[in-house]
Amino acid sequence: MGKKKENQITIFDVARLAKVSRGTVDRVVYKRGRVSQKTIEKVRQAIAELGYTPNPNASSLASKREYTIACLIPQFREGEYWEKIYEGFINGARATAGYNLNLEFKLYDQTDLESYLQCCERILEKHPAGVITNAVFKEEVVRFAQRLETQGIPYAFVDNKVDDLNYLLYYGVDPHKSGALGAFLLTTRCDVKEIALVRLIRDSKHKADPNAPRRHGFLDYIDENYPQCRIHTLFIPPEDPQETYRTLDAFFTSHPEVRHIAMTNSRVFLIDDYLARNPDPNRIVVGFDDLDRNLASLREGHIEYLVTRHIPMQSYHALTAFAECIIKGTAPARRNNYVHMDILHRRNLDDY
Amino acid sequence: MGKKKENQITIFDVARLAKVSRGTVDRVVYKRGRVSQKTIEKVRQAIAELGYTPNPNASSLASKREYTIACLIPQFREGEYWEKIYEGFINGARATAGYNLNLEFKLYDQTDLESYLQCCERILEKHPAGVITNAVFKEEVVRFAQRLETQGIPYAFVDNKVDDLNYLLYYGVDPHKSGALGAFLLTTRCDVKEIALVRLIRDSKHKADPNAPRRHGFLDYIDENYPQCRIHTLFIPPEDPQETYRTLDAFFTSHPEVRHIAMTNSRVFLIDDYLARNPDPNRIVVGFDDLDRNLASLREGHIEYLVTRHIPMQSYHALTAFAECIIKGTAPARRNNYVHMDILHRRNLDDY
DNA sequence: TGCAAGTGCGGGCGCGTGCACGCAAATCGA
DNA sequence: TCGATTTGCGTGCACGCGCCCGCACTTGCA
Repeated sequence: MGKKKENQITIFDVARLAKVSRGTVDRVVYKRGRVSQKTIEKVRQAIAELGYTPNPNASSLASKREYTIACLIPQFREGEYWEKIYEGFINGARATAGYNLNLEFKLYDQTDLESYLQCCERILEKHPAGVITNAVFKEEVVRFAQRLETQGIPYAFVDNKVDDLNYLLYYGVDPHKSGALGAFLLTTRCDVKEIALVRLIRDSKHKADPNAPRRHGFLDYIDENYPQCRIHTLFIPPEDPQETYRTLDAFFTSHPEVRHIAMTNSRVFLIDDYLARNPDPNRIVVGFDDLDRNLASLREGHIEYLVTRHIPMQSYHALTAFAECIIKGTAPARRNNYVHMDILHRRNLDDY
Repeated sequence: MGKKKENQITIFDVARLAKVSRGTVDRVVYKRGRVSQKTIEKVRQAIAELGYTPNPNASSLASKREYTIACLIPQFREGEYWEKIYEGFINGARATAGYNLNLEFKLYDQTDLESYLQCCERILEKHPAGVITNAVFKEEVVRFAQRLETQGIPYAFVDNKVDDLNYLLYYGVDPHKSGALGAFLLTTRCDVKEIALVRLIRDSKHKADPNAPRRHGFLDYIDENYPQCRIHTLFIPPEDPQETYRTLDAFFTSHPEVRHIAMTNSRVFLIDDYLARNPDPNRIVVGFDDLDRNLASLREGHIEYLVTRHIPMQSYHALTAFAECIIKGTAPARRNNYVHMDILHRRNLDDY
């Protein structure tokens, strides 16, 4: 428990070496202007020579500035996917306490284009320092992004992106790959002839289907490895458990030989009730995303595997990396960040 | 990019409410003594009422204190398990830059008790603020721990622990469970009759076998689920690739029906050469720990699954949690922290 | 009673940086 | 040439806290 102090190089050291005052160094570092070109060179030289980095503690202590970052994501209920994203943002903001981040959440209704557009307007009014969002309504996202660009507001994507845009960075998984992984786990070491793929009836006139890429990854894998395999697609209404039960029951009664079941959206918990009430040791079910209710289903043994990623990590990293870029005005270490896909099974679930 | 400042409650607010000076509050907070009991109560009350927490930035800016934490772990070569642990410590220290941590590494030779004892002595001489270590030589660890306790130096375990000791916290996986998970992955959806379990010839007179618990977890699972299964144990010399090759070759030539292979230590890469030169699409190999060379073997498809955890995370969390406890003098949120076991497969390897 | 030692407390300094203010020199327009 | 800008730069204050000095007051002991 010594008492020495590490040898921090301060702005004074730079100033002394460059033979200017620390105020000048500060102006150079933060590109505040009002410094002659010659002086800038001298200071840059000194900084490079000493390897100076501003002390983040002193920096954020002295700074009165507060950066507002708008988080534009779908609204959610307890236990849903976007709640985890939300938590990741909150934790990211806490971890970045050095910089005074101020998160401004705007939650839109995924089935209602109008609510999305309204949120966009609100954000533009606020002139935030940056925007983090996902991409459901592709065309509108593009338009929104263009308006942000004209205002010089940087933006980033989580979970989901639009490729051609000039976003600062992205965090998410490769949905195609994760779909393929799910298909692999469902079929590994079996000769699969039939699969039941359970999908949701979406009440959207708007036909945006955020899960399509993952489903395609799943189907492509099956197509490649089991070309003879027949896929039965069942549609269930997410809001109606009874109807869901009836649909599943009807199908499996008439197709008792189908033992492999997958859901490529995040709501495999919707069929948990059916699975629980109709146990079958030979059945194999694979789902996606570690929602609490999915985990419970996994724990009970109704589902065999869950393909997921640490959901809050995506938003956590997206926020912290984004904030750093904005504040320091630098480019991110990597622009497209694909996070690791976790394989979850009853046997490695306890400490997740 | 507003300019407001969040409403931080400062030590002044506490002082005002308690009707003392901030110096007094400081003495109460850091238990520096020289404060009457009455005043302590008043201040505590005020702190609780306002929910005051010292601003970590200002705190570490003002503090000249430097905490030395001794990290006592096995020495390692590039790419080995303990190198990852080392990296985790380094990153943890960086993340905790707020407090001025000073890591003091002592690396001992796992096969040489004497080197371990010497490291212990060196650490005791230095009077560090805390010690983080693993537990190979159980008895000596106990003795070392007792000496630390008499000196009032707190300690923590990573990877491995001795249960009955008074350690502050622990981070690691449950080796028995991870062994069982490996066995599950090796045998899932197969009717397994024979398994080759490859072990290392250890040149130790000292019979400490750090991998025993994991191996037992593996064997217990097999025993429970495939009581008829025969286990063939092969011993290979870790330092002699040629001899390793010959051993494996001899065995599999005379036992071509054995298709399931496992290594419960962290060096499955040692048999990669054999696997690569004798491809067999029906073979299934399971290993442990995400050493770079293991990952390479997984990527090539020689190994099917690797059971691991994010190794540097263990040491990262152990260090940051430990430091916080020491500096704030508080108890950890949880004492025994079991980290999540990752299932790694060629298909979810890319972004690990 | 006197004096030292101990106790309770206030206040000042410094940590490294952000930022506003202000002064001098340079530039400009007429 | 002279006032009015603009440009280039130095300085002071604030941020919240750790630490230490020292004052006033109490207690103990002879």
